[in-house]
Amino acid sequence: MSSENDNITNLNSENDNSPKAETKDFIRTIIDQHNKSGRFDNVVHTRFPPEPNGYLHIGHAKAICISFGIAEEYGGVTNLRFDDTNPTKEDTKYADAIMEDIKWLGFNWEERLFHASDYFDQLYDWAVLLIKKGVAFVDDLSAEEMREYRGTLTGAGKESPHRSRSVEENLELFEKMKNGDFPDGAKTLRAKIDMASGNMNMRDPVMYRIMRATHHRTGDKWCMYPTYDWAHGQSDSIEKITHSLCDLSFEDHRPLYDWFLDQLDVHHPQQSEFARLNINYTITSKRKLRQLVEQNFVDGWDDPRMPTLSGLRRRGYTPKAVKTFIAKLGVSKKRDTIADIALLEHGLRDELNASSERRMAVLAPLKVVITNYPDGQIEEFDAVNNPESEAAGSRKVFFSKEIYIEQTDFVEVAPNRKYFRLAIGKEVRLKHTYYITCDEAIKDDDGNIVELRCTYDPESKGGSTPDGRKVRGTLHWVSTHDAVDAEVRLYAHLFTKESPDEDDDFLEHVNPDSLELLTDCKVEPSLKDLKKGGSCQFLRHGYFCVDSKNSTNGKIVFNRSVTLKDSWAKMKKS
RNA sequence: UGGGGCGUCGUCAAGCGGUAAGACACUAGCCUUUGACGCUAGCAUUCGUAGGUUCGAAUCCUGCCGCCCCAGCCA
Repeated sequence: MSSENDNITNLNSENDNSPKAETKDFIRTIIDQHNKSGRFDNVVHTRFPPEPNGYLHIGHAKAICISFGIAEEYGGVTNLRFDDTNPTKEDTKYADAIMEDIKWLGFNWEERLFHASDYFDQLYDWAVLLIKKGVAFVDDLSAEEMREYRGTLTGAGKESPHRSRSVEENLELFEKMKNGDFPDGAKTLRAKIDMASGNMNMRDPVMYRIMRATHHRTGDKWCMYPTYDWAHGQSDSIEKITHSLCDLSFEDHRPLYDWFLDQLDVHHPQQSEFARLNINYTITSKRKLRQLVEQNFVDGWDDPRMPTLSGLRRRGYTPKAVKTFIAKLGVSKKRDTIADIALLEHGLRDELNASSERRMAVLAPLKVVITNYPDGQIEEFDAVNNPESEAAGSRKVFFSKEIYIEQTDFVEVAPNRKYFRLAIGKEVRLKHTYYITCDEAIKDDDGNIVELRCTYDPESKGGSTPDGRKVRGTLHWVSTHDAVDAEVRLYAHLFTKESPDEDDDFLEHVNPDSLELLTDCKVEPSLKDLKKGGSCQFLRHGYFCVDSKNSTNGKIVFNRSVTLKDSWAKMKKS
């Protein structure tokens, strides 16, 4: 055989695979190894196991992208399983919201919707089996006592005095627990493992606790419920999951899950743990997000400032931008990393730049009268919808003698040669139409500028002149005769501190200026046609979407999804 | 005097014994009817640290140092 052929083969395969192969994260590397060894017959079957006790946030999106995304990549499937082992905290409404969010991200569990509660009977039988094997026992210790017996991080615990009950007695007691013969909290079923283990999870963990609560799915069938630790691994096993992907906090639990699975001698998934997602200037803690909602720092779980998926959706984020962001971050085991929210914003800008039509909107209007423009004349101009996409076509905009420009686009005296906007005696271009020069600023009694008097150059029609003179500044504008009133909400980071999460008083770092409400905005008439949730770029401002909740036929409300980059603002600062 | 993890640019992150990818951010400039977009250039002589092995180490060995998680009948 010629070595030349071999070389060609190798080169080709390198060209095909090397970019991906070089950047494979540790989870994909493990899966590759399994596929090589045939451990799971080349099957990749994952699951996403949320507890239906709150809304999904961007941290969950990472877990979703990993579990659903990796399975997809390897031609496998993913189950959605609600780990509903604590009825006091869970509710169907959360389950519904969770499903909506996963679908929004573009993932599909098809017919594989499961619940840990589907397995309560099986779990009970297995618990009986462990009792019979002599590796589980009914304990009478109270919660406080159990804590004392558990020992400390550095010192071994003590065995419960009830640990040596006979199998028969345990069986009888456990049956009574199920039948409701004991009050809440009176007894527990515990695994008999090792009270001296360095791993706290192995110090005779609780498998069942008595808790009279109506379960959102099983109703009042049970008065005791399995703990997460007892239910989770077995649920994965029952579903024949091959790769259980979860966050680092479950690393310590893996030995326990393995222990249960070994005792039961059932299918053994491979659990791999990755670092959770943290992002600066926000928080990804369900508990803390709930506080923001309950203490009215925000408008609800879907407030556009929230890092929840429903909040991001309402803010105008796209599933693609969220997924791209997560993919760019990668997967690792580094725990204390904090991703830069600028990367998330960049992804959105990047996508919307290519896809959003441009419109003109004046957020803080200043009236301009063009003194040499004929009274009552209305001129029609073509305005390109998206310079990045010819297919987006163009629309008509209508120019008149009176228009609005942005208050921030005018100063009486230009501060320096780098200033391109309007000032007295300065000429600027009005996007798509004419050059105007400011002659005079009209002020009210308090000295506030209330109106500008300008003249236009008829030669500049369309935005350039025969003499070819350079006009650096281009302003957006809206004509007073057809301007549409709108409310615009500008959002900034929810927190003023990069890592608000690092201390307990995170509420002190809530940004008081995270929402700026502008109620007197004037926008292009074509904006009336934008549907709820629809996005566009406001020229020179950023990307905005029509608020899906508070917009009405009479009043359009826009949410700023993300600003445009602003090198002028940066220049002014320095 | 416990157990489990992690330490590569401001941030995230490749690299797996052959002489530090990429992205974001940042800086400088070009372009521009969005001070947007785009383009060009710059941005870790060094991989927590100290030794050792080697012709050669971020990659192997040893010792230190630092950070994080675990003591719910939460998940």
